[in-house]
Amino acid sequence: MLSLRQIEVFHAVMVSGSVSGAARMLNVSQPGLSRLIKYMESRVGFRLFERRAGRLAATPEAHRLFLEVDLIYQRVGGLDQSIRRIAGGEGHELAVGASPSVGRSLVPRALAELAGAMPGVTARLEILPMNQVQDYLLAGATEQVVTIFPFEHPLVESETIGAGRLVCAFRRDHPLAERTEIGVEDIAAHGIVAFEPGSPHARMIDALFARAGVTPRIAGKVRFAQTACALAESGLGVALVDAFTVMGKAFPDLAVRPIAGGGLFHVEIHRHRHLAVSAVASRFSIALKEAMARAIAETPSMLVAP
Amino acid sequence: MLSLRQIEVFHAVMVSGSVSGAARMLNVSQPGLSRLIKYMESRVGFRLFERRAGRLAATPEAHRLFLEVDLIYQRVGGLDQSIRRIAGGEGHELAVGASPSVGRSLVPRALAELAGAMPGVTARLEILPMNQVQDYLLAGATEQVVTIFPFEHPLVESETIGAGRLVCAFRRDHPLAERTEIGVEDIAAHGIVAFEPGSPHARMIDALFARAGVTPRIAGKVRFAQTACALAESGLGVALVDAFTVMGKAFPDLAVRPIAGGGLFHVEIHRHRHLAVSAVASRFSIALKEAMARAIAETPSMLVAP
DNA sequence: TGAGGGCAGAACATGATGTTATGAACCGAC
DNA sequence: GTCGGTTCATAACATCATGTTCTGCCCTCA
Repeated sequence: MLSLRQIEVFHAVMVSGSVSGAARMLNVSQPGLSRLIKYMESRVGFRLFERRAGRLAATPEAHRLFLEVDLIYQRVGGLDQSIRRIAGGEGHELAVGASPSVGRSLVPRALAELAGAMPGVTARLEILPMNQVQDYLLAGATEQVVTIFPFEHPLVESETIGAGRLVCAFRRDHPLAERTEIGVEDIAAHGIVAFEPGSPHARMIDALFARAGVTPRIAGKVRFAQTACALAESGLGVALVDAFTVMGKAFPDLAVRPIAGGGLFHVEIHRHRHLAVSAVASRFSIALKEAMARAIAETPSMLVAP
Repeated sequence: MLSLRQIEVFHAVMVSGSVSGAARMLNVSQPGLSRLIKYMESRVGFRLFERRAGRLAATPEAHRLFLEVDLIYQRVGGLDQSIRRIAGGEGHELAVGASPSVGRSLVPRALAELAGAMPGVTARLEILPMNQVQDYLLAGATEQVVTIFPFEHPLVESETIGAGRLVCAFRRDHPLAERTEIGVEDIAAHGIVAFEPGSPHARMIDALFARAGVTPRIAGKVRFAQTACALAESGLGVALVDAFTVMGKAFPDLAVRPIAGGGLFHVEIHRHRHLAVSAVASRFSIALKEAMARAIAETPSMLVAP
């Protein structure tokens, strides 16, 4: 089998018309190429060049071979471009899954940051309900999934990148708005927006009140933290949600306060244990950690470093 | 630029799914491939594989690269086949020019021999009048031209591969048929078939009679030796031609005898000095020399080795 | 927990490729 | 014809990629 070097040198000799010319083209010395061509001729089994009138003359066989070699040479040249495009993430589709709260706050921020760093990347963001996380990860539909609840599976490996506290949110004209830190008893005095049983938020809130030995009044019941905040925004009561749901200016009419003794929602990145991560996905992890760090700097009372 | 070896190894690792498997496929040891892959990763600028669960897992980037690499790999594999085809002369068109007499005797025999040795070769035979030999050679229309007359040109190099004597041919019932060797005077007594002035045959015959101080009777006049023989065959007189024209069973009704003191027609192969000869053309030269040798063995009295 | 397989590092051998120095053949100019 | 310039080939040596063996670590699986 011919080596790429042989193909390259043969190509250069054919194009330049002489060994010396090829040596100049390739920035190497001439004797090496003479030897390589000679060796190549012994490999292919026929003469490629004849020394005529003090120069090289390509045989008709060499001309036929050149037609084939040129195609390979072009392709290999194109390969370099492909490598650059792949390295730059160009044309790469990064599929990220996320649970609703981080999927509307932290993850979009990280994706925006990533888009700036790697302009060729196309991002696809899937907001996943809890019960779909496993399917997406195991089927490889998304390279990674970001959640604020733990997820255990032998084929999934997880990394915690930070946490958000359990916070309560209510209208700015709510009586609790005067307090800076709020305890369980304060909340119990008002009606809360509860979650469907079994959801991470429900479990977190149940545990909170169970520890305090208090039973709150249920003013409303929802599936998503977003909806809970929407209810609170319309004055229905106090929403108890993770800090990510109310990050930034998502609900400008709500006042948000940490809950004393409230638990933590851990932000985790989950990946398939047996599938390699793309460079783009690695870059996304970094961006996500940076977004987390910036968010902590903005509201240190609500968020916690890993 | 990636080397073909790197492409080959990467391909094998992707196909076999492990470095060890690739090493077995390529019949080399595993550590070398590990090192090569590592080096390759530093060249392309992104990770190709990750060690996961004790094995290698290809990154999405590696999968994208594989699509390109596979094409090159296939092409290079095809190159080997092309080389074999070119080496076998398959699809090669060998264009040979020849002056009329050898073009109807020696050259067809050589081409037939060549066709047996290199079945894929297509032969093209052009019978050339003297004044077209130069044009065909210099324009590269035929790689080589075989003549029985000398040809001088600074851009043409010639090789003599044998010679044929000047012979005379007449009907088997002709009075001369009793003689085994025939002299100039014998011929002059009968009418001869002459050639147009300036042709090699005319010059040769003129010189013959001039040396002997004899003027023959002209019974007919022709351009080609073939025509001269045709006249002789119909009883018009004695044809004086080169030995090649009457080789084999071309004119079964003619008796052929060498002429004492007759000159030699030298068979020469002419090639462009600056164009390389194909392997097929080289093989043809050999076949032509063999055909010449066989012809000498058949009729040693008429033909001469170089 | 131990056996087996797969990967990676170290140390060394070898072959491909590159270098310089030199000579032979050829061309074109004089 | 001779001379200078160009081209290719060879020799001797340097260097780097590639291959080898030995070994250790890590993972999986029974």
